[in-house]
Amino acid sequence: MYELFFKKLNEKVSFTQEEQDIIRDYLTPKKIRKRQYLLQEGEVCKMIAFVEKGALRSYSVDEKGNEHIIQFALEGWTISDLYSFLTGEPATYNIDALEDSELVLISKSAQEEILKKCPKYETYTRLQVTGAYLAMQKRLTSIISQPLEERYNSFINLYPDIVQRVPQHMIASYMGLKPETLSRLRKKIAEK
Amino acid sequence: MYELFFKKLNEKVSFTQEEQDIIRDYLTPKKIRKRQYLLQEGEVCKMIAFVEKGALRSYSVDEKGNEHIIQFALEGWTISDLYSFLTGEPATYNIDALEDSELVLISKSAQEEILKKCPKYETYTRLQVTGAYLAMQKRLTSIISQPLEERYNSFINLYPDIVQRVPQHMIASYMGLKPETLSRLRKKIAEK
DNA sequence: AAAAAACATTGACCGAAATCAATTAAATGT
DNA sequence: ACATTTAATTGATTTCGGTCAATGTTTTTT
Repeated sequence: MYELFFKKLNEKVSFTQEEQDIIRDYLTPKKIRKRQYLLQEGEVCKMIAFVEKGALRSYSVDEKGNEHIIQFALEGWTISDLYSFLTGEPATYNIDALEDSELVLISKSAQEEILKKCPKYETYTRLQVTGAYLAMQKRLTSIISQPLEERYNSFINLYPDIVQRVPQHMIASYMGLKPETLSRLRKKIAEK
Repeated sequence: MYELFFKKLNEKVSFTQEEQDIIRDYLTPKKIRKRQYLLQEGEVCKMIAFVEKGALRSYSVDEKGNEHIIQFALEGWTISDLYSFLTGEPATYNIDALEDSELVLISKSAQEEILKKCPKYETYTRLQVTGAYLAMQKRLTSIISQPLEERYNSFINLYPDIVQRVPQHMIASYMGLKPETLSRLRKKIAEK
């Protein structure tokens, strides 16, 4: 169990078998069905979720009821409302499953215990956020500096698996576009 | 020397005087004049810069020669091309000074030495990126979900000091707008 | 203090994305 | 297999931000 979790963990920082067994004790498995919420806006985010299998998204909903996708998470990715998790404030994002999924959950107390017994784990969490930060910076740079068509091409190159598995209107939302606009963009690209 | 640096450091994780003295040994002060580059696209980013005094920005330049501001850094903030710093790849961003500034520089080897002699420093760096990640996520969410006027209002509330000290066309660039558009937006808001 | 450079504003016009609406296609549940 | 919901496409129109150009203003340099 937790194969992918430990694989990804060891890719960043290598842990001994003993350390891994300690960590394993604090992990909680969870299966979640398509369309089911893992977190709803207003709740406090108690868990960080690692995706062993399946696909989830986080998104915010504005006053007009429009959804804005913040992040997708496929196998090997981690998803949460980190601000809520760290501060205990109510979450501003929703998280739900796009497919039936299998998760590995880590609560805050679990994380604290792991850190106590296995300080090396902090390096992992540091590298984890650093990676997330760099990925997001790239996305932001792309939004403010690239023309739409290039942005979409970069996206499909970077995340071909997401394009395969996620409905198009959600990709539009992730890119800050209306579904109609993405549909027309795709048509334009296809005609070339 | 380095007052603000140590103040900010201790706000995140508290260090003993001895630890601070160890860290201090690895820091390099640098003064930089307005308009001077700290980093140019194509160079490898060798240093992380903490701003003791002054103001800097990082930005990319697209094929058409348009500048896109990625980040501002006033007193107490840190600025670098983190991807280049970590990987040794050529930088994709430029960094220059918006005012005469005083910096505290940390090279990669300095950081590694600090971490060896003072493992607690890792917690500081972890909290540092975490904060940067959360700030950027907020910015991204705002870009994809808020109407322009709200976005500008949030910006001036969050960073009133930047509005005071930075030319308007750079704020426009940071928001992904043309200077003319921001000028008109401000007029519209003022007329209310 | 004068000259030059950088910055901000304003106007007229254009183009890209949003909106509104209708239709077709695909996925899901029973 | 059929009915229902969800998703994608297409068209007509509007809105918002970009472009181009001119003018005024402030800041910097000499």
